[in-house]
Amino acid sequence: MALNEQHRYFDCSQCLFKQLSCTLIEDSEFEVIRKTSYQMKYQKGETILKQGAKSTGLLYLHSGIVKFSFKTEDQRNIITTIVRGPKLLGGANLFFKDINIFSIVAVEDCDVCYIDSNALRSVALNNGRYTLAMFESTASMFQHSIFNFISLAHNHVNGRIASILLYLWEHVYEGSGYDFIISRKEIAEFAACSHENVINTLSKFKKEGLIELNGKKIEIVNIEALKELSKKG
Amino acid sequence: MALNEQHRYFDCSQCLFKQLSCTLIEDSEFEVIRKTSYQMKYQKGETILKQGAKSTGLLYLHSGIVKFSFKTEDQRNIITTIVRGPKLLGGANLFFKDINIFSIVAVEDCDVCYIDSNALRSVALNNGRYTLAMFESTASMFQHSIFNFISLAHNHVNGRIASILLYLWEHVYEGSGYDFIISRKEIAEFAACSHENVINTLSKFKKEGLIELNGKKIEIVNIEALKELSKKG
DNA sequence: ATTGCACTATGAAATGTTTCATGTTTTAAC
DNA sequence: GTTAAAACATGAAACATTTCATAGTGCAAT
Repeated sequence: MALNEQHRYFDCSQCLFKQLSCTLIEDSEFEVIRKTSYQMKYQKGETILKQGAKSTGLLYLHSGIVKFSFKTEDQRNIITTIVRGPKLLGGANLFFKDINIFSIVAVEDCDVCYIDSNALRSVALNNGRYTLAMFESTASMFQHSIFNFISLAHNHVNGRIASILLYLWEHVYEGSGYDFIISRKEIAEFAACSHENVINTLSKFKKEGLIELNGKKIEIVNIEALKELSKKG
Repeated sequence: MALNEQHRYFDCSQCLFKQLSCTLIEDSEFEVIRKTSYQMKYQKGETILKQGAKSTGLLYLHSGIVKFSFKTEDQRNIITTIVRGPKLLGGANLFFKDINIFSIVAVEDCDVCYIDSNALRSVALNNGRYTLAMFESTASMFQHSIFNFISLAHNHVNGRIASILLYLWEHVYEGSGYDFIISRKEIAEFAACSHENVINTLSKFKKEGLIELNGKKIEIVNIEALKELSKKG
């Protein structure tokens, strides 16, 4: 048994990435990818991939929540997006590039699988349909990011924070089993404003009955009003 | 001769897209794509693709300059990027989607070629290498956009306008044969600020010796100082 | 229990940005 | 040439945001 066949935390036959892949490629082709992959577990706060480090492949996030984090030259932290598994990470932001342009940090405990890009590439070269499917999945993530950034760039803080609360609730926390808990500092790094402004804005939203703050947990009370805010700026 | 074989403004044998494609696919395969394509000329100011309209393919911009423009629900115009030919447009922002999410408007006179996505797709399905090459090209455009948006979302107006001037100069106007002429209103829609703020900022940059304004033409005087500004915000 | 640390919170001052009012210049059309 | 429309420009007032100072809270390590 090869070294990388050891220490499998989770069962590859149940993997969604395998199931998705194998509607487009043969099981034998997927085996090429699986053999070179290896599994890891990360705890809340741990860095899974580091910005600037050499990238040898891409990442399948089985479960958990991660943030994409970017550090500017003057040491400011910027969160570009937050996603929850199961999801294939890489694609347009990391795929086929030598250097990671973002760090990926666990926001909740994560199960991940590292996929060697050479193995994936060798399969993709022989299968246009598979490559096309990954292309389309990447294009869809790209569109999502674009609209996220348009909201950030062209709205005021109220609208930006409303957008982020909605995004996090609808696409990350709702139905995930995790409580909707995220620090003001992280919202600030996501929304491109000071953490004081986040605190003020959340307090204001609470006074206006848009959200409820229970301990560290955020609850959306009036989702329609938040949507209005996120549109109008 | 088929209808779409008529009215060829420019010679397909000289087309860069063909030359690039044919290093990866057979000339006969490219002929499938060429046969379904048709050429158009657009003048400054004309809309080439309209946001919300049905998308039947993608666009090869032979020459000229275009802006990607997005209209929000409350009728604000936002420019997401400005590019010059030759460049394949579509990819992650339009490719394989039914509806155009942006308008594409000619900023200078343009020669374009409409490429039918079904034809391209049929070739791509049989050729993983070709699909992969387009994937990589799209991923690269995506990265560029992301950094553009990070600058917009996380910097102040000085830094944003400095970034935009640098981007436009280095990637669009420099060596293009076009004068670096763009209205304050367009910079404002690109930089996500009021046109008054653009006017003030450009005047300030001029006073500080960063740029020179000759008639409508913008000249970069101190590119290093602009780069500092774009980094520090 | 105490200490240190990170997060939350608030108000005031300083700064940055938009909006509004107004006027000038440029451009295109007749 | 005259005129109308668009773009450019400027200053002041209104508004939004950050920065700074200060302090309470919860949590983990000792």
